[in-house]
Amino acid sequence: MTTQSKVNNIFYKEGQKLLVAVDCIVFGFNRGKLKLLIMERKIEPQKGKWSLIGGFVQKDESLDQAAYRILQACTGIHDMHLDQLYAFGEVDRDTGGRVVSVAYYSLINLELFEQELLKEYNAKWINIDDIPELALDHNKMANSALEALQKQASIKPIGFELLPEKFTLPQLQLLYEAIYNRKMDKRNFQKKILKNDLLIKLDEKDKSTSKKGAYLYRFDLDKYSKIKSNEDSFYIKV
Amino acid sequence: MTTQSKVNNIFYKEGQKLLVAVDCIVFGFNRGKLKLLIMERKIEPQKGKWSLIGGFVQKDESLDQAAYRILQACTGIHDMHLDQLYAFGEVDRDTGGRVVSVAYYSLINLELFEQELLKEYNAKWINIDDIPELALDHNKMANSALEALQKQASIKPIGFELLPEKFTLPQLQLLYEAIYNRKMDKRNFQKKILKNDLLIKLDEKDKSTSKKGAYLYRFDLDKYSKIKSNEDSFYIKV
DNA sequence: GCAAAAGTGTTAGAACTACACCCATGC
DNA sequence: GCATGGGTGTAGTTCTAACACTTTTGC
Repeated sequence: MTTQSKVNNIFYKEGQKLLVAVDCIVFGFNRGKLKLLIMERKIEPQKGKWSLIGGFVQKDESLDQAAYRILQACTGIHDMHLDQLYAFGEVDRDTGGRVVSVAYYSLINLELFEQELLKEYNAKWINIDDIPELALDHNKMANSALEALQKQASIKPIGFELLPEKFTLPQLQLLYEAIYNRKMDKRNFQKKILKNDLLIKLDEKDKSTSKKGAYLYRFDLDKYSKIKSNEDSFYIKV
Repeated sequence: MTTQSKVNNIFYKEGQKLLVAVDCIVFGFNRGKLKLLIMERKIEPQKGKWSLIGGFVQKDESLDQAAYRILQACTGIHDMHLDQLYAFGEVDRDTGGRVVSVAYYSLINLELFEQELLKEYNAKWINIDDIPELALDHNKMANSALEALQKQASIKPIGFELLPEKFTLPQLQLLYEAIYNRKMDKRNFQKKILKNDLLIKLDEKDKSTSKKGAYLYRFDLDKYSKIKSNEDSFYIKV
């Protein structure tokens, strides 16, 4: 092959247009369990199988916008937290044709979730350690998302997203234990989480899980947004 | 809007096919400097401007394969380390039309790089703190890749990729200092790097940078591949 | 003999882990 | 009054950061 034709082959080669999808791994937290939102797949191939929430990217919307559009439609929530996870691009990942899928993951406060959408879309929340076989490569996506969540949970205060505005320390600890699938010592956990100085202790107690009641806290959003630019503003060793 | 038409709109909406590209951020290390490989852009728009190495994904190749194909062509290296960075999908990121680009980054041992390819492709290595204005959103990509490299360097022994097979501890420290753009204490650095127990001290010395000479080391690839499955097998606090 | 880079050890502070008992209250 | 979950402190260990002098050898 000549030099010029090599260059041609690599750089001038006509692009072939592909379908681009987004799939969303949506996490929620309730009663000490980390949950994943799945729905019945609406299109071929594998129509009717459980799958992540997804759709095709349109020509006039960005990847982020497509993910937001789909997630907003499926949860009823606005301004939710959304992170890109990974682009899945195996040739045969979708048996119906060549589709590149960009996966996003999102943390949802279940109190804001519109439950009636479950029926509308034939969707459900399942426990994270009870995920059925999903369509295409969606199990792989969900597993990657869980790994990403584990990394994120140690460097960002993700309780912001998954818990109600007011929550107790035992609740927050249950969240971390669910994410890492591991029991933690409550004294050490509280020391580590409070050291970040992003929690405000309230005078109220939540008595829904014990007779004594546990103090409610809320995140100091002001303080967090002020120091957010500094990536090291939160850290919890797990 | 009726429920059914909402469902139609989200899930059945015809996918619109888009161009998908890969762009590669290629790092090298030489004489204490971290380097980035850039080349003259070969296609419109912004033809002739400096840019990352990239090309279009073909219908019969995965994203990874496309990145590998392009990188292999531009460096002459086989089996190089390649990590997906992020999918850039703003609508107007390519002024020539809608293109979603999946960015990959790679660490290259400059001893293996085929220098004659620089002329062939009109490419060059530039210092990481001396990056010119690049085409499209390529500066953003390069910055993200550097951040990813910083994260990676603390949890994976990336010296494997960027240094020759035999190297000295001062060399390795220069690499870390270049990645983090910060001077480090050599005693503490050596303690931390040696604690991972992945370096083998050789009897040879490299006298190219001092009269006394510095001991050469090599990575214990066997040990690393055995424990690689365990993500925590390497750690250096930076 | 001296300049230039390589090699080496200690100490004080911070962070982490492990661990057990009392408290408040609804029943 | 007792069962249940919530709250709290300490001691030993490990990790980290700061810091300076000696060694080697080509010139």
